[in-house]
Amino acid sequence: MRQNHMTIGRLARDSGVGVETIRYYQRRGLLDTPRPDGGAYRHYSTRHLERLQFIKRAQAVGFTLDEVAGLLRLDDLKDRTLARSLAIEKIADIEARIRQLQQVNTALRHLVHACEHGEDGEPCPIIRMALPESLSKD
Amino acid sequence: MRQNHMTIGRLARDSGVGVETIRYYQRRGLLDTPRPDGGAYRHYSTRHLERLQFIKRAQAVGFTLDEVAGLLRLDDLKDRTLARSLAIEKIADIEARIRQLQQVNTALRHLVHACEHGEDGEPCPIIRMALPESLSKD
DNA sequence: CTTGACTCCGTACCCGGGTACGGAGTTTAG
DNA sequence: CTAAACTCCGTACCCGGGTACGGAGTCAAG
Repeated sequence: MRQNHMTIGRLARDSGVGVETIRYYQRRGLLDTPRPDGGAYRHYSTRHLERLQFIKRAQAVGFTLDEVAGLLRLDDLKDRTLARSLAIEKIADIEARIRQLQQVNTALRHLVHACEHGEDGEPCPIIRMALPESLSKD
Repeated sequence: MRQNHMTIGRLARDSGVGVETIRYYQRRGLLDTPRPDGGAYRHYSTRHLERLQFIKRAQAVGFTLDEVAGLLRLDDLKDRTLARSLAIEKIADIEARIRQLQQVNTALRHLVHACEHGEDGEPCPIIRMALPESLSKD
């Protein structure tokens, strides 16, 4: 059954984030603050829970809170066309991040390999010459 | 010719980090602070330059400054095995991140597709159901 | 030998992303 | 009806990773 009148504490437990963090997201505009209907406490719905879960996943893959806010705004937008083009931009971002991570990954694998096959006396190449130029991108 | 008596400013320019950042790394124990030999200014060598380059690259692949400090200490200890296992851990991290990003990417693509083919009145599904459960791994 | 760029050092501040604190009011179980 | 547990809200603080500021001393070119 839908828990459509959770208190903030319940929402926090169910979503795995702290109460203070929820309030913080509310201040950041990532989650709305429902007005209390009836009593003095606010009630949260599964919508809020889903949103929190989305925030956590998006963060886990490296979006900043501002970016997450942007993604969430897409949803609130009635303008499907705009939402779609923003989403497409995000897809491009993500693909770029993936490519960067893949380069880094390849470089680290090379280093581990070099370290394993080096002479035992010498300094480990992981540190000495560290990572190939392919990485020094800035 | 080896620039074995660079001033901090030179070192900063050559390494591409700010003077203040170098001093910050010194305070963090990532880089030693040579005593001034002769004059009142400290002189830096290519060793320092290499260390800075290493720090930057290590950061770029996702090591924190504390982890970098750890790697540098390992180097001083010649512990190849441990250095290697830290690197291997990082590889696993990176691969996990790549997989997550790919899932998010796929999900966003699906949503864009759904958005394109949905009814014009309804809310865009981009956030509604957001990302597949396959993502909620924590 | 002056002038301008640089160094040294301490301290303070910035941003992102929270976490903690504390007093007052609210709910609910016993 | 009371006590425990919770909510609300504001404000302050924390950490990582720097960045900025400012006064005093130093170096080197002209």
